[in-house]
Amino acid sequence: MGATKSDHFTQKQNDIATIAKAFAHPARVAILEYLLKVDACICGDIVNELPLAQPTVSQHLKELKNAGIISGNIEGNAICYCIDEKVWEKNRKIFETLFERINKKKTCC
Amino acid sequence: MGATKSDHFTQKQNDIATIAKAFAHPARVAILEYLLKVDACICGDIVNELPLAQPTVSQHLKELKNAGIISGNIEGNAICYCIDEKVWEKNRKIFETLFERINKKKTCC
DNA sequence: AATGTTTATCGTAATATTGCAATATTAAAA
DNA sequence: TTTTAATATTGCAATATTACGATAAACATT
Repeated sequence: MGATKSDHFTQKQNDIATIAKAFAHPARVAILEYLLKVDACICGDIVNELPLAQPTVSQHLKELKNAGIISGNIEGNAICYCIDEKVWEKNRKIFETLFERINKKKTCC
Repeated sequence: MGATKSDHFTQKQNDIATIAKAFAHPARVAILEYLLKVDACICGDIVNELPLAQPTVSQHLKELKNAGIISGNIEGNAICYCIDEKVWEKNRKIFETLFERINKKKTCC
């Protein structure tokens, strides 16, 4: 096969997996770090920052957009991408909650 | 192609992507949530908990193990898996740092 | 209107991931 | 030692992801 059986898992589990998938490629991490760094919406110079061809970057941007993490505004003939702070905060909480669910009293291993 | 050009990105970016990839499948999230919940190292009943065949679960366990997130101890003829708290804590910090790097002063979008 | 710039989409190739049946391995139990 | 139970590995099919050249679409500029 190869198709994930997402219908057999909880909504929450699928949500976490989907967000994680958006972060699961160094190019997308690089895009997000760039957007975090420049502290302003930056357009197509993301392409110049990355060691990838323009269509590839466009594809990664699309995935981040589909995940809701970034949004794009038309600005002249360029497009201005930036992080959606609301979604970013939501995702931060989801991961924080997951990571904090650990129980410190070891029983074995 | 299809092969990630990981050599063109920073170590940190690749690290984040690798950790995220481990969380990027609902089955693996389900395994981790189960291990978090039972608060003890649980062995092969992970297979019974998941809607997947034994070899598939074994494969997901292997990926989590390769990512360093869990470790397996032989316990009789069963194997006891549990979360590596040190790695868990390290990963928690990595994501916390990433998520907190956001700058609240919006400039556009 | 013609041209240039920027970004998206299409088509396609290479590779990776997911899933499972069959089988191997390992160690306990009989 | 044979059997049984638990887990891993192999082999393979289906699907997804990554990457990019070619091209299209959108818009500004000339």
